[in-house]
Amino acid sequence: MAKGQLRMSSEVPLIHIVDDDETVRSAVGRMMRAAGYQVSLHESANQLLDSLPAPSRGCILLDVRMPGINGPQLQELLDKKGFSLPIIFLTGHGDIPTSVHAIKAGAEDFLSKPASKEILLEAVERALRHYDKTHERNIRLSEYRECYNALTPRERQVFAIVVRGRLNKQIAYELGTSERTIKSHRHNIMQKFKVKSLAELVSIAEHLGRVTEPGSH
Amino acid sequence: MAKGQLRMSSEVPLIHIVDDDETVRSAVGRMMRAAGYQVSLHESANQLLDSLPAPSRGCILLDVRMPGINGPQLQELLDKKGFSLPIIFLTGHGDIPTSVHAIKAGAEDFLSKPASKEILLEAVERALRHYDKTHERNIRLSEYRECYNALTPRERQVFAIVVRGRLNKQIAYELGTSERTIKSHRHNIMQKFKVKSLAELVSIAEHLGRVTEPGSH
DNA sequence: TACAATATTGTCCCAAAGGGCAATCGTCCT
DNA sequence: AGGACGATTGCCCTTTGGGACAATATTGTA
Repeated sequence: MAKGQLRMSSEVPLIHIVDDDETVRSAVGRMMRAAGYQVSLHESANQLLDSLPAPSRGCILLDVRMPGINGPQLQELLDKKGFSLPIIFLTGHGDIPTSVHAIKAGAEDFLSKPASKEILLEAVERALRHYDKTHERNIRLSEYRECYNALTPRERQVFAIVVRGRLNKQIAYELGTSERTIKSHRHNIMQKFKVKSLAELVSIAEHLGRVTEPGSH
Repeated sequence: MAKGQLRMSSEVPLIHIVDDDETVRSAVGRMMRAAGYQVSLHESANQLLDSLPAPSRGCILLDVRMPGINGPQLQELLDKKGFSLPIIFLTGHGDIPTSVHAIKAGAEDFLSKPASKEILLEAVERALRHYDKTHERNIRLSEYRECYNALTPRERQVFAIVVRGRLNKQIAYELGTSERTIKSHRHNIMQKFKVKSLAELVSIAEHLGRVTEPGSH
């Protein structure tokens, strides 16, 4: 009866556990369920990749050493696919270089097995907080990219110059066309991005820039 | 005679070495000098803090365990001071949690002693590349902050609203004053930031925002 | 070939921003 | 008391931007 839907960020988080050791999977799975989380078990990286879940609120508990694709490799693959759930590494025989690399690559944490219930749950909570913090931003960002992709080549040129604060007449000169034309493009750009002010457009450009340009770290 | 000055980014980098163990200091120092770097030795975190060098191109090779202020603590202090040279940790008895924490806090690398010459030099080169990548940005950022600090309280209020794309009349209404007044503030703001267009102002605000707001990682 | 998308430009009008000149008012410090 | 600084406001004029209405040219594709 109670069909009242909770807000996205209040839904029961889904914890993905990827580990080739059945003992670990079920033990960690139990721990997570006991803490009130939903759990999805995978015995290999490929199994997770095959059933790529819609990235709902949650995180991934990922073993480092596994047959086939290992943890860090999976991390890289998911990153390339733009699939961004926080990753917490769990490892039995971790070394410092591996942990350093994983964190640099954006992992949320890097824990040694066996990890105490407290440490594990704390890490998961941190990961969920991180998810909440970045989720909205990621949504917006992909929306912006969509809008940008809807621009025509000419509009992109104008866009790039507009957001640097040039006057219409200056842009017209740079592109070898008339001021009136720039006005027209500008109008279309504003419509496609669904904004009403230059300020909003510049803000979007800054966010897009950070993604388009190299060196986010 | 050859008074030809090299560009900033081409000057001989300065490597700061902070380690309480004299043996390590001199060994690493020799290694760095042999590689053509300038070296500055410090036997404690406090000694570095006292002689806070102008942050020229270089990096810090930092021991984790030291009497007094230890490595990670120094890292945090320098960060708070806004002193940003890339930090490479060197440790004899490092553990994974410490390395994870250091990297999350922005360390460039975390190496175990003794580190081979190759590994150390590679890390230093990476750190210098990182320095080059972020240096320009940091300079600009601190300039922006200076400008912002020069704003009066009222101007800051106006600034915050202007860069969200509001019209002068809207801002006037929000602040319970007249449009003409906002124009005046706006004029002063543009002058203090030395910009000629709203777009530039918004861009600056975005950069400042990322610093002012919590959660840069 | 005809339609659709893109790029271009014109005219007219109004709203908004920028800037000059000048003045008032309150607070804080010397 | 006088001065510095910040906040406020008015008037006036110019430059820009935004939008309506309308039209032409080019190009790729159905």
